[in-house]
Amino acid sequence: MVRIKDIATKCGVSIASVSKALSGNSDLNPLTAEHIREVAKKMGYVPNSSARLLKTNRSYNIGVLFVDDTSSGLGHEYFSSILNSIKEEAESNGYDITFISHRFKNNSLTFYEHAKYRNVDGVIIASVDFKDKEVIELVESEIPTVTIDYEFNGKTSVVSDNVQGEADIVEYLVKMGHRKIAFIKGDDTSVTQKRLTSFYRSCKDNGIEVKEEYIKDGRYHLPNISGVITRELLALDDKPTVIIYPDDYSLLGGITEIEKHGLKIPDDISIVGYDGIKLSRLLRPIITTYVQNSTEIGRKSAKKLIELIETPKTALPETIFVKGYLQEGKTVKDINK
Amino acid sequence: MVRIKDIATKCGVSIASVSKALSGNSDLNPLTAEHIREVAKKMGYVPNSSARLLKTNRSYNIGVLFVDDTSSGLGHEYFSSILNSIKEEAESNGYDITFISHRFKNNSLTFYEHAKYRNVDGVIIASVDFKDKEVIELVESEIPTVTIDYEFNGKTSVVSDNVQGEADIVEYLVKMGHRKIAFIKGDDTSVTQKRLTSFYRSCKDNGIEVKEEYIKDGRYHLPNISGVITRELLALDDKPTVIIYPDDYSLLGGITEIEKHGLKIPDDISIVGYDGIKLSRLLRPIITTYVQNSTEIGRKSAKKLIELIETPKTALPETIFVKGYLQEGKTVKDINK
DNA sequence: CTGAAAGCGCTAACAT
DNA sequence: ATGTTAGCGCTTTCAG
Repeated sequence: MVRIKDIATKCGVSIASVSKALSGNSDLNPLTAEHIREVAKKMGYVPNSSARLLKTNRSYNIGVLFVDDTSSGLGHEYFSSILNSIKEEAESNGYDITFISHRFKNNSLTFYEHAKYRNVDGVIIASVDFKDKEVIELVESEIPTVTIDYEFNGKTSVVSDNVQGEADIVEYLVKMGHRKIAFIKGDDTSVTQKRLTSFYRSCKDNGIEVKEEYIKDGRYHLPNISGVITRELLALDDKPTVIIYPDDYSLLGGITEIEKHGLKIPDDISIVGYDGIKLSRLLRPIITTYVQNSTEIGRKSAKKLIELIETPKTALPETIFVKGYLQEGKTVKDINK
Repeated sequence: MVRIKDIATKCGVSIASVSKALSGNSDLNPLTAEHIREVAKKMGYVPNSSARLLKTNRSYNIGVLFVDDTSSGLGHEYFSSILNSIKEEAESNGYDITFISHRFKNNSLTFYEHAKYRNVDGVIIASVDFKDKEVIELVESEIPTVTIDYEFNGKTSVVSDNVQGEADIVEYLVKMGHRKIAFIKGDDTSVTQKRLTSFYRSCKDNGIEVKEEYIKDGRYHLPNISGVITRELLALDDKPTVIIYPDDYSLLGGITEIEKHGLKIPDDISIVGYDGIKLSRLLRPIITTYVQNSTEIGRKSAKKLIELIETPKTALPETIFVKGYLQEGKTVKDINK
């Protein structure tokens, strides 16, 4: 390993001068500096981030907190896509990404402790139980954080605009002549709450009375559950003309069930998803769904966190809404005619 | 921030004693040690991994190298699943995960330099161009590495058993009475090479003469490309009875095209995928595909890398094959009858 | 313009 | 059983 000291010896200067030459921002003789840099390069010098951190208290490392639960976290296209864009944005700003988690070996650390242990400059939190004590501890700590799809009072967050999204869906359905709209909820989270509230409000705005039997408790990402609920909805005397699923993935369970009943989509019943997974455009019929802009969500989160880290004075906590758009597929029938 | 020194002061002992008490493996008075540990806990002490690293040269941090190319890397279910299991296995052994990449801000580092800069104890390499100079530099460096789905001579790798996989597919197709088998290649990589070679060999073993017009250059993960190729195959005078696609995702492009021709799967033509994405079980018909054991691949990679790191003397370089299995869906017709 | 020196938080060899 | 001390590689003040 080549150290600054080695370069200093080779160049016959002090280690301080080498450090200055390498960082660039000092009043060294430009020629000396250039020479030092050349030698450093020739010797294959790579700085040691840990040693640097010890002095500067900056790691240029961002922690990312995802749960590892089955079917959530990285298994979810929405989140793996967010992670990917966080990574890209961070890297292009000179930051690396380290996962924050509980750790098991000997000492298990809380999320906050883990973040301190790794000296991350900040943490992006996504896809976790936001009521978790440890998550709250982390958010309320001195470490800058950005939460995704959940707002903590006075903290920074980036959220997919679920209110607008659900409203857009209802608006579209109404335009297509639907008034019997079933809504399958996802797990009980704030995202689900927002979508549901927006659903109710949009229905009201359009003079639609929501039948309680059309509102069902479902789960995200579990096609089988959606299948069962779909069966219940199809068994109603007064069937809905359209079913809104909590996500595209669980919608697939609905399709299977609907086809089992010998019904045609969208002729016999219409369906709508949420997320806009890549597959929604590949399947036939193309799925009508609300496409969340996961790339933008990841990018904004990283950007905002870095701002929080680098200019804490001027960066004010805020909630950033990221809009998506309705993908008009072929799974909703126009029943006006 | 609470430092060892603070605890020492509080307890009226030396910092050495605190360090010893915390690490446990030393001949301290058990009572003193216990007391120190209690105080440390009460004070909210969290060790500083960077300071520790500086002394010990161990970071307990594993680098993971994925390319960021569109449609590859994390966007690929196969790889995000591998990443997830790497993460789990690593964490349960007390290691964290940091992404290795080029970095852009000021100084761009090679992969090897980046790994050194972050002091990772080892690197897992997946989904990259293995001919890349930088990748080779990293693999041939002093840093322990495990490559996924690519073997470097004398190095450790974990590979999905593509030879067996393709052979299993052919075997199954033959059993189902197929002899006109089309094969769409993925991008030109060693994985593709292995599958193709295995395909030829298996056909030969079964007395099947492979028509060159049945072998097509395709791409991984690009349904449109598969669609175009499917059209070409369907236009042949002597059509194949079954098409093997490079992956499940690109197979979907094939389905779309086939349906456009008014053909039924599997009655008019059979299709087979590769990967076994979750969706392959959700769609109707269920896709016949070779399911790669991505979880096991990730787990084994991490396990093996940690072995390489912790017991370099006894860990010998090897290629670990991970088998998958054929998922018999409903997209292959039995044409024996 | 350059260098000496202190010290970030920790471990471990070596004293006591 | 406990403490002293050196030093990991680096940055940064301060002195020259």
